Order: sequence, then C-alpha cells, then structure tokens
Amino acid sequence: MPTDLLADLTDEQQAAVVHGEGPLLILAGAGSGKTRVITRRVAYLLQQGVRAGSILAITFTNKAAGEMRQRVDAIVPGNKLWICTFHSLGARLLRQYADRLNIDKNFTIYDVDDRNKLVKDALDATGMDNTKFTPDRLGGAISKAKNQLLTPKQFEQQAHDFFSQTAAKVYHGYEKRLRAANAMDFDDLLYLPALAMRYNEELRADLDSRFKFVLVDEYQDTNSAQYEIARRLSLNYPNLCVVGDPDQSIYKWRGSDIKNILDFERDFPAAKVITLTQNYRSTKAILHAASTVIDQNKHRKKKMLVTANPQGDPVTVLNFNSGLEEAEGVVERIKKAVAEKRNHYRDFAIFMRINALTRTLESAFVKHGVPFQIVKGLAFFDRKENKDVLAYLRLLVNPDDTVSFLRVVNEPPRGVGKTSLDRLVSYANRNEISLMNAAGSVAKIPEIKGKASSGVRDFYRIITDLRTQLEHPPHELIAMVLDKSGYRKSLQDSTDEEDADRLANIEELVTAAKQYYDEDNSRTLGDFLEQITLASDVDSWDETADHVSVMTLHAAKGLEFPVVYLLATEQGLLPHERSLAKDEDVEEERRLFFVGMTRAMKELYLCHARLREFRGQAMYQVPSMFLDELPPDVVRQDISQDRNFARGAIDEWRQKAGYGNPNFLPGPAERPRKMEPTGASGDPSEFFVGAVVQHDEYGIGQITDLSGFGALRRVKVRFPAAGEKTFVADKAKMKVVKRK
DNA sequence: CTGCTCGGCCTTTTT
DNA sequence: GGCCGAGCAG
Repeated sequence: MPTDLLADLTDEQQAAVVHGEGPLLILAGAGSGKTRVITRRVAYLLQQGVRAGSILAITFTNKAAGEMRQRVDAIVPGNKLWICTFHSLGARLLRQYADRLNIDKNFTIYDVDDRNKLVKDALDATGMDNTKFTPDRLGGAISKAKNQLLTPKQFEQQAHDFFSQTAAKVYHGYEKRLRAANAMDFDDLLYLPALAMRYNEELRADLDSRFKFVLVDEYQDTNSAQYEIARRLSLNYPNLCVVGDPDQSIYKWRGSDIKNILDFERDFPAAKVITLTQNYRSTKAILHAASTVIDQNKHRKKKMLVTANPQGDPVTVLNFNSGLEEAEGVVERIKKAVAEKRNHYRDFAIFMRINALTRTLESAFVKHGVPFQIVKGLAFFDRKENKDVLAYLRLLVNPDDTVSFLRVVNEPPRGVGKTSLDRLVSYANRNEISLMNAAGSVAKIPEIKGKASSGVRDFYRIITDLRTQLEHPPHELIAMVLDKSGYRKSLQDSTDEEDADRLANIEELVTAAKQYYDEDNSRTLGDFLEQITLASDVDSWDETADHVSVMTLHAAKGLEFPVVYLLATEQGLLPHERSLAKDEDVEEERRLFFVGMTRAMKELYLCHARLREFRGQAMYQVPSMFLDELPPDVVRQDISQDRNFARGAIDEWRQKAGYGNPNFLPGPAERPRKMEPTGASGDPSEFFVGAVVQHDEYGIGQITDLSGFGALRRVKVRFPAAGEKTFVADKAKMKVVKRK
C-alpha cells in the first residue's frame, strides 16, 4: 500500500520518497519535512522488497536514530535495519570486524577528557617544554588530523610550523598509548573504519554489498572521515541518499566540511537533486525574518523558503538591563503565558550560544517554581562519583584501560600516592605491560612498599575478582563494584554532607543501568558503557514531559517548538567573539542564529541585555549585529522589560562601533585581565573593566583593562575609531558614562 | 609519602 | 565559576 506512504506528501517530497536506485541529494530547507521524507523513504524501500539488512540510515544523534526506528517500525513492523549515528556505526563495525582488523573488541571509548590525559602524558614523554601548548589544543589538532584521515606519519610530513610539529610528535606517542590502553577516541570510530575501507578492498566490498542503500541525514555537517565512509559504502551500489541544508551547517569547527554537500553532484554525476523549499513549521513573519538574516551570508547558494502558514506575530526583540533581569523576565513571561492558559510549559524552548549562560536561568526557574530541563546530557555522568564508578566498570571490561586505572586505583584512598604510582607506571613501561598487570606483580617491585604496596595489591584483587562476574547484568555489576571496592562504605562513613548526595547519584546510575538492561536482556555492561559515552546532549532530552527546554543552539538542531526565546543575542556571544576575526566564521555564527530562529513555530523572541556578568566581571554588551539584519517589517522592539533603558551613550557607542570597520571588533573581544580591588588604590575615579566612558578627545569607548596602583594606575580603553589607548588613570580626561 | 587546602588560571559550540 | 598544581601538615 505505497499510496498510504505518499498521500500527505507534496510532489517534491513524493519524488524523494519513491526515487529508486542511484544517488540522491535532497536539499531540505529548515522545516521542510525532512525527517518525514527520510523516514517514508526507508519505509518505501522496505515495501518495495528491499531487505531490511541492506539498508543503513545514519542520523546525527542517537535520539534521532531512535525516533526514526520507531517511525519506520510503525509503518513496517519488525524490520531489522541499521539506524545509528556515524560514531555508533563505527563502534559497531570495529567490534564486529575486530578479528579482521586485528583489534580487541573489548576496547574502551575515550571521551575528550580521557583523551587529554593521554595527550598530556604523551606530551610529557617528549620532554618538550610543555607550558606552551595545552593538552587540549594538541588534542584538538590530533583530532583534526584524524578527521582528515591523516596518520601520525602523514601529519608529521605536512607539519611546517612549530605547533604542528609538536602536535605531530605528541600524536605518535598518543597513538601508542591509546593502542596500549586498548582504547579508541571519538575520532577513531570514524578514522579506523574509514581507513579500513580505503585500504582493505575486500572488507570495503563486503560492506558495500551489505549496505546496498545508505541514507545520511544532516549531510552538511559531515567531515572528511564520515564522507569517506559514506562514499566507500556506495561504490558498487551507489544508492546513496543524502539529506541536508547548507544553511544549517554549524559544525565546521569540528571538522565538518560544507563542501561535502555542495560537491555531491560532482562526486556523483548521476545524482538526482530534489529541493524542498516549502516550510511547514513557522509563521510567515518568522520565516521571513530568518530568511532575510541568512541571505546576508555571501558564500551561499540562494534559496527561498516559502510557507502557507499564517503571517503570525512579529518577531520580538526584548531588551533587558542585565543578564539577571533577562533570565527573570523570560521565566516570568513563560509563567504568565501558562497561567493564562495560552501555552503549556512544554511549548517553550530557550536557546543560548554557550552553556555557561544556563546558570542564571536555572536559578530563575527554581525561584519561580517553573519546571525546566537543561539539555546537557552528560551532566549526570560527568559527576565525579559517577565517573569513578564508570571507571571501575570500564576496567572490568578492559583491564588495559590506563586512564580508568589511574582514576580509581586510589579511590577510595588505599594509601597509593603519586610517588608509588609513578613507580608503578615506570615499572609497567619498562616491562611493556599494562598497569593492571604491573599491579598484579606489585610484590616484585621493591620501590613500592608498605601501605602503598598492599593498596595496589588490594586493588588488583578487587578488579580480578569482579572480572569473574562479568556475565551479570550491568546494574548488578555496579552494585558489586560499590561493595567490593569500598566506594559505598567510604561515602556512607563520610561526614561530608555532599557525600550523601553522591551516594544518591550513584543509586541513580544503578537505576539507569537497570532500565537499560530491562529494555533488552541481551545488553551487556560494555553496551551500557558505550551507550553512555556516545550519548549526545539531546539524547537525554525528554520532550514528553511538561517543562521548558533549555539548550545550546547546537543542541537545538532538528527540533521545533511553538515558542522560542533566544538569549544573549549580543555582539561577542552571538556571533561569538572567537569568530569575529574571520568572515567565514561569522557566517557560521549567522547560520547558528538562523537555526535557532527557524526552530520557532509561532512566536520568536530575541533577547539581549545591556550588562552581563562574565566570571564575576560586569560587562556592557552591544546588541548582536544580526539583530540589525532583521527586516523591520516583521520585527517589533519591546523595551517594556527595561524600565530605564538608557539609549543615549550606548547607542552612540554602538553606532560608532561600525560593524564594517575592520580595525574594530565590537563587543568584549578583549577579555579583562585583572581587576584591582576597588578602593585599594584610593583611585578617585570609578573605572572598572567593561565600563563605558566618555573621553574628551576620543569620545565614547569601553575600558578593557586596569592595572597598577595610585599614580602608576593605568587604564586601557577601546575606542570605535581610534582603537585601543592606554592612559594614566589619574590623568585621563574621561568619565564613566554608565555606572554599575 | 600521602592527602588535603588554597590560590591562580581559563572559560564556544560536541560525537 | 571550576580545575589543576603547588605547598603544607600529619
């Protein structure tokens, strides 16, 4: 009954669904029913008699994968097709083909923290000055290299500057350590399968014929490694269907390459291209506003979105005095709307550019008793106590896991300090054995004695004993770990009040493991651990509960809400200050703004505050340049939130800031270094970092730095036209225009 | 030698 | 506001 699958679709959508064999590119504008099309297409293929096992659908998050699986299952029940993310596909392939790839299938997946620890170790081992480059930066460079499928050798050959050369050295050592720990980092999950398919033609051909139909969602955000995988799965059976929207590409910083989607037709000359431009989500006002903004991007294929939806309310710009008032104001407005029965809490979403902004919001929600969920999936598993327990579990599955070993060998304290640990590590390195094996023969290491020695021995026994219990379900294993390791006892005996909370959190972990197991009894501890590590932020989001959803713009991709509030649309935050130097980066920020706007179905509020606290420092904020790009005919300014919004000085400064002036980066581009304690210098003026000042000669500017005392006190001010100037504070002919 | 506390440093976005 | 390293006490 294929007609059922097509009945409610437009001609364009139908064409995409019924496309048979051969490459297919679906350019799907925001809100054009992309998910529906891709789901129907899978169902259609199944109805056409394509075996479920030969379809592979790749989504951006596990949550999207789960939803698609449900939808496909509702149409064609009991199918067994692969729907997963690129990363979980990689993990699955690596475990399934472990023998052919000569790897141990019990590998642990390292997250960025774990990675950085190994990077730091590798960096230290090079004996180079390690103060210059942080493990984080070096790890980032290595990650980028892997995403481009560069081996340590290849990366080294093209490393010409000092940083890259350092990174290349560290990359070598890092890889050695990863393999020794039997661990994979996130990038390996793409890098290794991609390279395997590039150099192992037999394996590649097997997979190609296994997955005759490959569908990739959010194709605009694929990186080189992902591209390689998709491409090599589609050589003999080029039935690759990719769906995406170049205007929603927001992961360039993570190595994604917009060219993958722009060049699809070059890669597959036979490709059929279908463009979906009908928007079903937003009002005309919202769509017009969003389209006008995205149209400012120079490097863009023009594309018009249209909707048959009503005009709707204008997009509203809300001005607030401070970040605090912004949070309060938004929460109050939401509370009011619900009290007046205009909406449910679940209708609302609040987006922001950076996670740090959720904090003030959280207290406002608590204060007003408004239910909310901050969509930050890993927050729970990121807690120290849970990370500790997970480290024990990882060690059970993979005793070679160095990072986990070091994390819990002395947790709870077993008298194994840094010195003893260093000795254990060097013994293990000397003998080329894992830390766990070294721990097993701690009696043979004379430098480790007394309490440290017995502590290591005890730890070894605990892990070894627990390893014999591996066939138990995950939640039971966690309980055993808690008892045998003494972790539970240590928390129970503690006088620290927080330890009671920690214990409660661990109990929640047990519950989570039990739920996971109850859903499917064949799931192992290893599966549980993998699922946690590969979980994305939105995976934990519960859209059915009646609460306000709070998330970053990145997490918001693919979602929709009746009412959207976008916080802190301020220069320096959106666009983020780190992007201001390059046009292409600003364009990505604009796409991010566009993604946020197009999530809204009925109402869209863009908020900004004049004053915002950063790390304890109050900073004057300039409204985002993107707000100036909004079409006036569908936008309303609402300054009712801001009882004494002082336009004068700020506006003048902002005007002079001139976004076109390349010598001036508006917003708090320069971060304040240090603030002297007020009054300590007896400074007569009231200068503070972030203050807007009026200078006799240079006009309006903003203080970016203060230093020194008394007569030596210096104040640095950034002026729109003149750039940055430093004055002796006592002598500076200027005054603070706007006080704190 | 271990373990705790204090202070200095940095903070985009994520699988 | 959170993490790491240094410094100090037991």
